Amino acid sequence: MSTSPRKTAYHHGDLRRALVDAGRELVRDQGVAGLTLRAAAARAGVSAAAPYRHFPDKESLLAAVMAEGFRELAATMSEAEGARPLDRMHVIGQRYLAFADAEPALYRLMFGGTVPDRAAHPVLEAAESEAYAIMRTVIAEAIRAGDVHADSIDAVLLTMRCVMQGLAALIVDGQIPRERIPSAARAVMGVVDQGLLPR
Amino acid sequence: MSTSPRKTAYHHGDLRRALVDAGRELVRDQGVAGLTLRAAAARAGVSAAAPYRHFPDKESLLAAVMAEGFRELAATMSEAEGARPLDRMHVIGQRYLAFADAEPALYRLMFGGTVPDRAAHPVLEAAESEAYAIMRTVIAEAIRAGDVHADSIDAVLLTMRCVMQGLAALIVDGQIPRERIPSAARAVMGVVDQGLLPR
DNA sequence: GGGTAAAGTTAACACTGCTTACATGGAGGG
DNA sequence: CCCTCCATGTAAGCAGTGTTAACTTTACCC
Repeated sequence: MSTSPRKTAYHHGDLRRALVDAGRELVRDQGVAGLTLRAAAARAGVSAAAPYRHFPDKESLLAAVMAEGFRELAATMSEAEGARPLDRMHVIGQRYLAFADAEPALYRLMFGGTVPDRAAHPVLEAAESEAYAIMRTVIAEAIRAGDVHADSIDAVLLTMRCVMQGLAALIVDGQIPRERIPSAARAVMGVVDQGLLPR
Repeated sequence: MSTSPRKTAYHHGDLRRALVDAGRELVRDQGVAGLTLRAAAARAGVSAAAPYRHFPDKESLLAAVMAEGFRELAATMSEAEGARPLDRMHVIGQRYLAFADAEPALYRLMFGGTVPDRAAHPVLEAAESEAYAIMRTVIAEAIRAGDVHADSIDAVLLTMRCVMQGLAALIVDGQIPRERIPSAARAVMGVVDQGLLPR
C-alpha cells in the first residue's frame, strides 16, 4: 500500500491523513477558528508537536483541509447528470449550493481568505482549478449544443462562479432559510437564464 | 455639539469614535485578525482596558466597525446617478465593487461571518438593511419604468446581491487583476442583462 | 467650591496558541 | 542481532488576547 508519497505504516499508521480528517471535523463542529494544531493533534490522538513531522506550520494543515474540500466539491460536481448540457449546469449549481449548505464552515475556510497566498500550496491550487475546469467543460458543451448563447465561455464561467458564490455566501450566512434554498436558487437561475432586459 | 447620544468632551474627546476609526485602520492594514482590542486602544492612544467603557466586549467593537462599513457602502450607492433606473443599477454595482476593491479586508469583515449573530447588534442590522433598501428602490423603479422585466422585485434583488457578492469575492481574493475589474464586471452584467438562453 | 460619577490607568489573571529543543521508541536494513 | 533513522513524546518558551478589579483623574452639577 505505497500509494501515498512516502508514508508507510509507522507508529500511527497515517498521521497526516488523520490530521486532515481531524481538521475537517473541527472546522465542521467549531468553525474555522476551532481548527487549531493542538486540537487536531488531540483528536488524532497524538501530542501537540507531532503534526510538525507532517506539516511545516499551521497554514499548511489549513491548506490540506481546504484542498480536501475542493476535491470533494469537484467530485460532487463531476457527478452531475442531465439530458442537456444546460440541465447539467443547473445540477452543478445545485450540488455547489448543497455543498455550501452541508459544510458552511468548510466553505468559509475555502473561500474566506484564511490562507492568504494559495500559490504557496500547489496541491490546493490544483484541486481548486480542477473544480473550475468542470464548470468550464459543461459551459463549453452548452454553448456548442446551442443551449446557451454567449460571446465567450469565460464570461459565462465568471457569471456562473459569481452567482453561485453569491448564493452560497447568503446560505452560509444563514440569510436564506434552509427550506427556501431551492426556491431562491430557482429564482436567481431563472433571472440569469432569461436575462433582465425585456425581450 | 451634543449630536452624539451622551458623549461630550471628556478626557479623550470621543474615544468611541476614535476606537472605531482605529479598528477600521487596523482591518485595512493588517486584515481582520489584526483588529484586536489592545491594538485599537493603542492606536487611539489609550490603555488596553479603556475600550470597555464604550464596548461591552470585542464583538461589539467589531460590529461597530462593520456598521460603519455598511453606512459608507450605502452612502456611496445612494449617490449613484444615471439617466434611467437600469443605468443607476449598473452604477450601484460599480460602486459596490469599487468599495470591495478599495477596502477588501473591511469587506471580508462585513461579509465573512466574523460576527455570528448580527441580530445582537441592532445598529449593524439597520445599516445593513439600509444598503439593501437602496438596491430595492432602484430595482422597483427599473421595473416600473419598463427597463427590466421581472416577475418579482425580490428575485431581482436576490440576483443582484448574488452577482455583486460573487464578483466582490473574486476581487477581494485577488483572483481578478485590478485593471480587469471593469471589463469583468461588464461581462457579467452583460450576461445577466441579456440572459443565457438564446432568444 | 465640593461631591459624584463617568472615563481612563495600572496591574494582573487565565487562557490559548504556535513553535522548538531534546529525549525516546520502534521498525527496517545490513 | 544490532544499528540507524524516522516518527512520536515531553517539556518548555514565548507571545498574545480578552477580560476584570481596584485605583485615579477630571468634567460637570448643585
